[in-house]
Order: sequence, then structure tokens, then C-alpha cells
Amino acid sequence: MEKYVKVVVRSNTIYTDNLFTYQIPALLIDNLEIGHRVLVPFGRGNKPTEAFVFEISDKLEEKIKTKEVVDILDENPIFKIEDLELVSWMKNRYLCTYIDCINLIYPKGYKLNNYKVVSFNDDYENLNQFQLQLILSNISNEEKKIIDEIINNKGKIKVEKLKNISNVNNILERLKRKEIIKISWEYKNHKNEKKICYISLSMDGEDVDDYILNHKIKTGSKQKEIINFLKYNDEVEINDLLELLNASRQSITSLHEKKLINLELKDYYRKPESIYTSVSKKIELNSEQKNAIDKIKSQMFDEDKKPYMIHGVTGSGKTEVYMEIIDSALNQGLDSIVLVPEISLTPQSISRFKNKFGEIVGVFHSQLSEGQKHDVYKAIKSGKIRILIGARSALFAPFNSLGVIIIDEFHESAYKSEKNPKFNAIEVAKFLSVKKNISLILGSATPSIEEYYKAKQGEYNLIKIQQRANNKPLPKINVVDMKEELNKGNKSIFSMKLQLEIQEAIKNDSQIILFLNRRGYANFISCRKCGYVFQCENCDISLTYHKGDNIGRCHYCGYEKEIPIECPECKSKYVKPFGVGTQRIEEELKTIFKDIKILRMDKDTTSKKGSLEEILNKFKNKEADVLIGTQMISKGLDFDNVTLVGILSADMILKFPDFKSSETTFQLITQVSGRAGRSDKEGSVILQTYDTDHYAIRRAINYDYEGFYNDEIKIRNAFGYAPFNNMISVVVSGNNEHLVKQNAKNMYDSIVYLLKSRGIDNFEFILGPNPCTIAKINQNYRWQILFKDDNIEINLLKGIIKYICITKRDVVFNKDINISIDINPNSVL
DNA sequence: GAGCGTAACCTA
DNA sequence: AGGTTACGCTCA
Repeated sequence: MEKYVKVVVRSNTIYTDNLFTYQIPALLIDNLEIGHRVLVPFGRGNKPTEAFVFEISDKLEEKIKTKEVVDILDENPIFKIEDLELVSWMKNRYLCTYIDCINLIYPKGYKLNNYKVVSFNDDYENLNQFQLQLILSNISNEEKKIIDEIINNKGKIKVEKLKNISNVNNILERLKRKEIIKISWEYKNHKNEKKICYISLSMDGEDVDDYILNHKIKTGSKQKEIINFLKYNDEVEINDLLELLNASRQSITSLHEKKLINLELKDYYRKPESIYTSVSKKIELNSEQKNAIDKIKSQMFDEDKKPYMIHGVTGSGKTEVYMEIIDSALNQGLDSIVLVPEISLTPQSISRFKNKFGEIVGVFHSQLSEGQKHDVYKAIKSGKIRILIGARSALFAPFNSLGVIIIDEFHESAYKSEKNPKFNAIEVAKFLSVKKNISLILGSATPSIEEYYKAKQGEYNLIKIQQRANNKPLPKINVVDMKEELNKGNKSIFSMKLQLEIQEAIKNDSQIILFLNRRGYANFISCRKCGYVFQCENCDISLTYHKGDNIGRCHYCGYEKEIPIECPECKSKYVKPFGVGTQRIEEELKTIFKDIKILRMDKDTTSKKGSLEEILNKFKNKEADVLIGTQMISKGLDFDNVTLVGILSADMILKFPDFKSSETTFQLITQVSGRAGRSDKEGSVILQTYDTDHYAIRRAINYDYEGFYNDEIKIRNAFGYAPFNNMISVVVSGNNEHLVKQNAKNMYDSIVYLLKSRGIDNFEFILGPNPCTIAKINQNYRWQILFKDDNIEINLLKGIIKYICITKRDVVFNKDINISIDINPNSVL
């Protein structure tokens, strides 16, 4: 009986983003399963291509000519049915390609390479020297060059390696016509599995000498040495042995051929090192924590359970709760995933998990090398890792019996991917939790408005923890009005109150955290006389001043420019940096407090691997009085000795032209404040702002989440923002400004045309096309159209966008135009 | 988007 | 004829 498979082919284009049908050859019929990775011929040249089996069927639905599957690439299917369902769901949800989604769950380290090789035609393969001379005498010099290359490479060479010879293609074509050579596709299936070879005697040490005598085996002196060494050492790593005895590989091969030794490959695990250490502290759980744990534990095996939302104040010991739940899951044989916003920022919590659970804790994030990722992947599959801590991509880890997913600080924007597939980790986790009956737990001190709204609608089990773990009060937040400060004649970045408290803290041997949400020295550089502002040459962004090198740097593309003394416009010498960044805070703090020791933590000081952990270690060991940082310091840091937190400019984020700016401000103030007074010493917070009346600031200083939520949800409702509407952003970009604008308008017209044909004639739910707020990034001009599902069903809207931007892409858009579709984006800049 | 075939254009 | 390049059409 004939059988067919429907596969997704690895080819990086939307034009081949559909299921292709291949026939299964009789040989493979019994073994081929859904989820297998197979090799298929693809395209005119039948290039060997990796493909993924989505369906198996007995007959062809339509009359199409099919090719045959060549081979199955792995013994077992690499994907389960649920994995494929997830892929299809994500593709539809985020309007991306199959391959984008497959890449997320694809075994790390696997790779199929394909390449073309030139070799002699069959008849020429067993040539003798005489025949070869005959061929060589019959061809041109150029042709000879290529033949020589083939001979030098043992009769076969990759076409790629001949690229430096001019006009290769034609010469090859000629040789092919003369039937001297053939060109064919080959492939290699890499699995990047690092194995270590162990060597041992194939028999008992006492029997070796007899065996050698009886079988009259000759062994060289080096070989004897090796055998003697192995008599006293059971199993040795081959490289160690070679080095130790200064032996050669040849001796080993020879011994192996004589069947005197066994060679065995064993898995090797590359472990990412962590230099951050912490002592485990015993915490007595309070009743709120216990209740949360009991509730989640008791429902672990219930079907149809809702996800949980833990809304616990900063320092309420959410991590303890997570660990108890994970422990309980572990005892039931269930594995856990803990998502953290950005893994490099949480060495503290990772070390706490490792202290409690030891070797079964794995860490996964994008900064690992491909090899390390692969090893983690394999360790999960083999059950060596039972708990995985990682960034959003850790969701796709191949656990066999996943029972718990925890999303810590779930309000963080890092859970929304910015690149394809532009998925939201919370949504994906919900999908998985329903599919696999997983306990999903979201935790935060400042839940996002969207999710909290859903919790109030009954989509979550809402669990509140209102007491800090050690029953310490939350630090008091004191507001300083910077307008008044200016009236009093204080032009410094530091209010008088903050200066006094810093002095006090230092006197008491306590530590201080200062927060400012901008790195660099100053946020723009301008001429005071003519108003000229230094701009990035590639982006529509003003350059940030970095004092050490006297350069302006673009924080979008990395462009750098030395800042001249003279204004390039009016030649005056009044070029000055304006605004404040962390660098400047550090500098001014040093002028006020002469002997102060300062650590700075922002993207500039933590870009090197391990530098973040180093800064945290230094601060923990009290090698500095003050830690200055951007929003990096708001996430999960836990230092006993910090009593004072200074928020230098609380309204900085408020001015962002984004509907989430109030929410972000509230969250940052709450989170940063939560770094103070976490242990025995009482903490306090100084919050400096020009806008003392804003509801986000007023609510934050009273730790009034409910109040803030009520204020904010009204505004969201009035303007039709999330959670009341979905928003779809389509950004059209390219290096030709006019073309980009034209294409964006084209797209708008096409969509309006389609909508009209469906009887819709109110287009208020479409905003644009407009140039993006940042109209140019990296020489790419950007236009945007925003859609809200106000007046229209979301799936109809998505269907139309998909039709125009994907199906009919080549009709509506020019070839060198990029289109980026984002469902509920983080920001619309 | 890659790979392939083909048309068109240049060179000696 | 030999060499080079630009373009358009698939992809099961």
C-alpha cells in the first residue's frame, strides 16, 4: 500500500512555508512516524533537505506528483504530537512560519549540512595511471586545474572549495558534458554530541600476558607500556592516557585491532560555570506562604485546574514558595521549569535553587554556547536535569513529565519575544499547561494590568501574600519634589534629603542602591547657542554622551562619534551634554562624597561575561558603599545590608510615549524600593520626581497596587487598550524612504479594499499608516500600521492581515521591503 | 531564499 | 565560442 507524509521543509522563506507531500518508500514505511526528522529531495536540483513529518496518510488528497522520502534522520521522532500542535498553534497565533516555531523546540546542536561535490564519473573511478594521463592530455589547462584539485582530494571535492578558480561553473559544466566528472549533492547530519573516549583492557589484567603469548601477538614497547598502565587503572580517558605516557594514537589503534583493549564513547557534559555563591538561609514559612503551597500542591493532579497567580509584596518569599512546590512535584516524579526575565540578572536565585536541589538543577539561556545548550537539552532528555531555570526559551525544553511551570516576575517585558516568532511566554505556557495538565504559576509583586484583569475575571486562582517573609515592614517611601528643590537653589541631581540619608547610611555601615533608568553620561548632546543636537547617522535617535571616551553613542545601532568642541552648525563652543545618565550620577556622587566606593551596574559595565556576577559579589562582600544601576537592579536582588534606596528620577519613564508607561513606572518604583530593608535593618526609600501628583507615583509610594490597578484599568478601558483590546502592529521597513511609505500605503489600501468587500466601512480601528516614533533604525526607514480589534473579530482581522502581508506579499509589497507583524507588542516605537 | 535555467550582453 | 551577469520561476 502506498503511504504519504506531509512535511515542513527547512527552507528559510515564507514562500515554502506550507506542508509538502512526499511518498514513503516501502523500506521506510514500518519505521516512519509523525514527528520524525526526515531527508527529502527539494527543489529543481533535488537538494537533500531536512524536513519534519506532520502527517501520515494513505492517499493523496489532490493530484500532485510526489517525490520520495530519502531517509529517516534519527532513530526516534524528535517531536511529540503535542510539540507539533504547539508549532501549529504558534504559527497561527503569531503569524509566523513553521520553521520559526520549529527552531524553538529543535534539538540544540543538531544540524544538517548540505553541499555539492565534484567527483569523477563512475567509469573513471578506477582509473589507472595511464588512463589518467590520457584524460589530462585531452583537456584545457583550466580544466586540468580542477581535475588536479579533485585528485589531490582523493577523487572528491566540495564545489565550494573551488570558488577561487575563475569561471568554475562553466568549466565544471564542460567537464560534465565530456562525462569526465559528475556533480552531486551530499549531506552530513551533525549532532554536536561531545563524546569522550575511554580505554580499558578487554580482559582481566592477569590474563593479558598469557593471551599475548598464546596468540603470538607482537607488541611494541609503547604498547606494552600502555597495557601495563591499564592493568592498574580500570578505565582511563584516552586523551589523558596519551598525554601521560606520551603515546601516539597509532599505538591505541594497533592494540584495538589486536583486540587487547576496549574503546568506549561516553557522553560528556559541558557545564556552564557560575561564580556566584550564596549561603542557604533557613526561612520559617509564614501562614500565607503555607496556604499558597498547600493549595497548589493539593491540586497538582486535578484536571482543568486554573493557572495560579501569586501576588506577593517584594520580599514576601515567593522563591521559597516556588521551591516547596517544585520539591513536592519532584517527589511525585514531575519536572519543573522556572522562567526568569533575564537569566544573567538572577545569579542569586539560581544559586539558591542549586543549594537546595543540587545537580538536578539546569540553567538555560541565550548566552550559553551551542555546545552547552545541547548538553543541557540532552541532560533534560535523559533525566539528569529535573528542574530548569531559564529565560523564556526554556519553555521549550524536552522534559518527559513536566508538572510545573513557574513564571517569576511575570510582569516583565522580557517574556514577550521581539524576534520571530514574536511569542508571549505567558500565552505559550498557558497553552502547554492545558495540553499537558501542568500547574502554571505566575508570580509578581506588581502584576501586569492585563493578567491581573484576567485574574479578576476568574481566569486565575489569585493567591495573595501581603506579609514580607520575616514580617519586616516594607520600606517607607519619601517623596522629594525636585521643583521645590530647584526653588531652594539646589541644582544638583541629588536632593538635600537624599544627600543627608546617604551620609547617614554610610555612617551606619549600611549600603545604598541608587536607581536611574538611563545609562551613559547624558541623554543628548546639544549646542546651547543654535540648538543643534547630535544625531546617529543610521538612526533617528539622538546620541547619548559617554564621558570616558568623549563619544556620543547610539543605543540602538551602536554607532559612535567623537564629540567636537565646536558646534558643527554654528561653530560656537557651547556644545554641552544635557540630561543625566548613570555615568554622571557616579561622577557627581564622587565629588560630593570624596571617599565613597561606588559600583555601577548597567549595560555598559556588564556586557562582559561574568562581569555582572563580579559586581554583585563585590557589593555583597561590602567592597562598595553604593550600587548605581539601571532597571537591571530592580530584578530580584537580595542584599541584607541595603537600607537606603534612591530613585533619582521617577518620572523619567512616565514621559515615554507609550500606553504602558504608567504601569512601568509603578512597577519600577515598587520593585526598586523592594531592594531596601530585606533583612534585620530597616529600610527607607527616597523618591525624587518633578511630577509628585501623578497617580502612578502616588499609588506606588503607598504600596497601593489595587488603587493603581483601579486607576489604570479605567484609562485602559476608555482608550480601548489592553486588556480590552488586542493590538496588532505591522511595521513596513526598508532603506528607500519613498518606497517604504508607498508600500505602507499600498498595504492600507489593500486591507481597506478587502474590508469593504466584507461590508465593513468604519476603519477607525486602523491607525496609520504613519512613520514609526523612531522613524529610522540602522538605515532602515520604518512605517507602521496599528490595528485594534475594536470593531472587528480578531480572527477575521488576523486573517486579512495574513492574506495581505503573507499570502499576497509579492503582489502588495516590493521585494526589498521588510514586514514585521507583532501581536500585542511590548512597545509601539 | 536558494538553486537552476535561460536570455542577454560583452569579448577576442 | 567563451565568459559574465541579470532575471524569473519553482519549490510536492
